[in-house]
Amino acid sequence: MPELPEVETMRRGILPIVGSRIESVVCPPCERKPILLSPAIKPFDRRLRGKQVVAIDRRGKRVIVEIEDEQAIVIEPRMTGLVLLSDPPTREHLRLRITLSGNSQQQLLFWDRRGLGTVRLLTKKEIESQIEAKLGTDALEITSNELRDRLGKSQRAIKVALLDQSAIAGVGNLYAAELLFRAGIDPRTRCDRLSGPQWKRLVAEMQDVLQEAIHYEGSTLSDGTYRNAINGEGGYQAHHLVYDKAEKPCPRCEQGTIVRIVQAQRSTFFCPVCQRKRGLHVTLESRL
DNA sequence: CATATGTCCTGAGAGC
DNA sequence: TGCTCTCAGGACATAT
Repeated sequence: MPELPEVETMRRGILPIVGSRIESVVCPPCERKPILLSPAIKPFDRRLRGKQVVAIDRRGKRVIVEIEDEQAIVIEPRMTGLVLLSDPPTREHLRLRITLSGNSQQQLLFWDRRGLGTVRLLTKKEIESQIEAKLGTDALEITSNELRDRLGKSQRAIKVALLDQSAIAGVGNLYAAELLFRAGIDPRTRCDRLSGPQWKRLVAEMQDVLQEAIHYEGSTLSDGTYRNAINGEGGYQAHHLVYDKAEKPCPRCEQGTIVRIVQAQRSTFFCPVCQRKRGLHVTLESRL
């Protein structure tokens, strides 16, 4: 489930294609439903042939491959999508192959087991209206004041609100659980009940956990799906504190047990003892 | 407007 | 062993 750290790892992994030119774009014969591609493969290919890759960016959980002439390929991996430079995990789920010419023969692949991901070719203007305008500030850039301005009056649970990409872009289910645990905040707490110091702590822990996860190249969960651009596993799963740890003892307070609850049809993991609605911030830190 | 729910998709794992 | 069923959760469409 690529979230910000995994998508940032993809971005960094495909930086070597900057400067290369696109030779062709094809949808490999795929027995499954064709990937959600826009526009269709023919105009997609025609508009890109001969064009140079000028930069690789990221916005929230999207990879943006900037192409000369004010175009960009926007890739949304969603649940199981991968952006690869080397051979994909399986042949049958390969959805798009972009052949590049440069000093060395290169290719950029989009592979997606479940096929929920999307690849779109947009102009700079379309990016402005369809991406920039719809997404909130990137989670690595946002300040606690801005997040509080955006969510502070919401009655939603903080865990649910953090997944709202129009408020803040990049946080998904896994890192929401991890950051709230670190911040000592009960995921069920309504946004409008969070104090100033709690917003501050939340954003600090969020950026900390995201940076740390980027350092380890993201999390490859037990299903093994997520890979970096050269098909290598991430390493951050070894550092998860609460995600998918139901019934396990709390790694911090020792009296608590991690529980799993469901919020907005998604699993939430937390420690009911040290993530209490009221405070405890100081005690928590001393135990870490 | 804010918030909640249904939908897409595949493969792993449970239960019989 | 092999079948059916449920579940996982990204983002968006639709409903309340």
